[in-house]
Amino acid sequence: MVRVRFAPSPTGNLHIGGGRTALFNWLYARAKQGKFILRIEDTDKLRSKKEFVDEILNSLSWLGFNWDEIYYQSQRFSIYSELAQKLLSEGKAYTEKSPEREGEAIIFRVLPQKIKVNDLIRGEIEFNAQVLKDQVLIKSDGTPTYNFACVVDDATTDITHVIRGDDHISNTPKQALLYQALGFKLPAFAHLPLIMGMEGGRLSKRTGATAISDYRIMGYLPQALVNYLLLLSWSPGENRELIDIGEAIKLFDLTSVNKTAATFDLKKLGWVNNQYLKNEDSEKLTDQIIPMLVEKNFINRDNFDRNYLLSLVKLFQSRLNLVNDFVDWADFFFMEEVSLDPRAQEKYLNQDFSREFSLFIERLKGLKSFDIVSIEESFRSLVSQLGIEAKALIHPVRVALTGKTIGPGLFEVIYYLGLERTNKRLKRFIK
RNA sequence: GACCCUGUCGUCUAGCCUGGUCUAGGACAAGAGCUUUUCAAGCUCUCGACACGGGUUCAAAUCCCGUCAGGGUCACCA
Repeated sequence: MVRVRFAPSPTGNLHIGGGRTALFNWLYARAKQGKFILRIEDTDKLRSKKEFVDEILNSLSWLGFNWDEIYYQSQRFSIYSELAQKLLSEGKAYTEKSPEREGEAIIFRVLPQKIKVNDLIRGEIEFNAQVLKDQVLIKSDGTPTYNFACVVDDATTDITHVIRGDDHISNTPKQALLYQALGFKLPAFAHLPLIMGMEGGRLSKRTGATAISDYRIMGYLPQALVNYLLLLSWSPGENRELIDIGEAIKLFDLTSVNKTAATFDLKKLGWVNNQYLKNEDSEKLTDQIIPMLVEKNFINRDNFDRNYLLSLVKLFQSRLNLVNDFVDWADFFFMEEVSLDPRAQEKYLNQDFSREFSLFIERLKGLKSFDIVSIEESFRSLVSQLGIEAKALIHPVRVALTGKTIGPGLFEVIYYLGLERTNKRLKRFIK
């Protein structure tokens, strides 16, 4: 059975690159009906933090990558020291005392040889052990080094495929030697290309947000982020860009993963997010938006009209690039006083519309039924009576009601604002 | 510097394995237009790439070699 693992170190948040590595591991496990194992690499006691473990677990859950087993390296120290002792007793390792440090380190003897590793994505990679130094297995303080703990864990938890970032290629020969010395079977390797920032080089905080949780907070949908990440080094074929995870599981294959490093493009992520947002269930989206509105004091947590809110969400849904956009774009529905964008006022409301606004209010008040169609009819007949173009009045009215030049169709806005608020907001501009 | 990985539109990619159907396809971005009630969406169009040089071959994006460029790794960090 296929057993893969994702092995983050809890010294920081789960970042985009880690999320992508997790994605390919999880996807492969699901595609092969295998197991996806999580291993927390917390051997560095100083830098590892419990809150980072929680953060990483939360981010993985948010992305939808459920794990079948979880291990903590900090709980496995006895296994590492036992196997290091074994290598010591077989003469494959030796101890060394450094003058600056207390205690003795256990060091692995690297013998000159050629090491060949087959990579599922890149094919055969050959290394010469001559360029390698002897490897520290157990540090003077008794903690294992990364490469040693990694090999011991992968081998003893029966990992069949090691899927990880490109940056680990140069660790692979060191690890292969350890597998050999320990008498363990070598797993299959697959090294994923790295994700780079727009300015070249690794994706870093300077080029934009790097943590998965940043994207959650900014208002990206997990499905969209996963879809985008998947596209970064794999293609479902047939010129498809959008693919849900279920279908991806059916089509995914490690050997078709690209070899080339990909640049993270926020614009395309935005497009993918918009595509998902358009098709997202409005009820779910509403659930997501409610806490944001509560935080802004736009609604009261325990007392608001959910159906009304749902209608507003539907009104804006196809326009959103980020979930959070709703809060900014629909603010006028929740505020007593509209905050006027000065540039909007300058553009469309820089002259006196007293007469037009008064006539419009009168017509609205006289409506038998205050519905979208009737509102539009009354507006159209008014502009034709005044002998002006519809848009000559639509823009001023929108700015007066919403404070913005952009937004949903005006008649829907009026309908959901209601007669009273429409009246009040237009009156402000009647002299 | 040494070792390793990688080079198709600005970006993500299809094509490469199994050479001809590739005057290289799609998507994002950019530009233009349609629609129109602004924005978003949608639709139409435009711009735009096989890193370079040598081979092999009747034929090369595709196979081989070299050059160059980019990236990664060289810790008692992970």
